[in-house]
Amino acid sequence: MDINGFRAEECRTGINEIESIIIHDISDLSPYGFDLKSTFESGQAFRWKKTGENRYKGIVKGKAAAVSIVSKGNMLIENSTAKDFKDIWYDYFDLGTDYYKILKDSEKDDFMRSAIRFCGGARMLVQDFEETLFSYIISSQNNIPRIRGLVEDLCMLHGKKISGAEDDFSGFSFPELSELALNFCSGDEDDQCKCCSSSLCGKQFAGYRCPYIARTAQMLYSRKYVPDLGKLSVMPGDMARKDLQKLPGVGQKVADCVLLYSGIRKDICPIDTWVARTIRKTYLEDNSSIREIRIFTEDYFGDVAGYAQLWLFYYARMKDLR
DNA sequence: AAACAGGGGTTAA
DNA sequence: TTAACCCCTGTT
Repeated sequence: MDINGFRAEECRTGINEIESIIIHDISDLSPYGFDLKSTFESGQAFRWKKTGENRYKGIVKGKAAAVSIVSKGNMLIENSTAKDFKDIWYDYFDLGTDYYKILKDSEKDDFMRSAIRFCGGARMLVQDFEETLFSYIISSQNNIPRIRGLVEDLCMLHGKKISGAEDDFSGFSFPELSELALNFCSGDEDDQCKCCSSSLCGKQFAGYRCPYIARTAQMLYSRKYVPDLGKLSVMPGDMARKDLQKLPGVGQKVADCVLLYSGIRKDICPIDTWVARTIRKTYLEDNSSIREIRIFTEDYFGDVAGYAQLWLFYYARMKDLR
């Protein structure tokens, strides 16, 4: 069958004959193929777990699935139907985007050519706005393993249990906004936790970020702040960033990550310590300010600044370029 | 073993 | 521009 231009084939996998789908020739999307490791371990998403050679399990939009690259560059998505591919995975994996041009536009110098040679197969995931927002509020002053743990804890505490066709595909969805707005224990108040008795709750959970999570959820849920994703995607980058920064716990860097990783725009380059260090060393001066770095990256990489950041960051981090 | 540093950051002064 | 913030982890 054909789905959005992809040759697809439904099948059954595992001893439990789970409904799955194979997408053919997924590697032809880009000269660097579709690399799962750099896609899922580059720090853009926090809920994918490696379960084998070239196989990752994750939960997206309440759907638990396993993704792997099988023979000849085909992609297998276990526990997903053709409809799931069309409704969820096609957009999530940015499959409508032509990476040939983006990669070419990003190969501006020797450094970027090296980065792309290393991880040009990483795709920019298009993630849920709220999940991205809360995940990156949690991310501040934390390393990736810890962010992953905290996001998972948040899902276990406040998400819905997914009882998949099989235990292999069960877990917890990312929490609803209402749940976070009404029942999330911020650790702010003196009284005991109202939502659960877990030791993961309140102060034991994400520390000073807890009140940020609670207050941001409440601002969104009460519609005191209503993000207009369409407008954010077309207004000048500085304005979009400033707008999201109205939410507690959302500063410049978190705002940029949300804009980029939830697919609102691709011309934004979040500047974390790794990107800052790398840009200073490669293109600017040791004492260049964050502001100077941001102006440089957005000017130098232009419309593809977000993709350039994805590849540059993962390359710098894996090669430990300091 | 107990102290210490620092983490992909935000906020308030 | 600078320090405090909550908690965890890895290091002396």
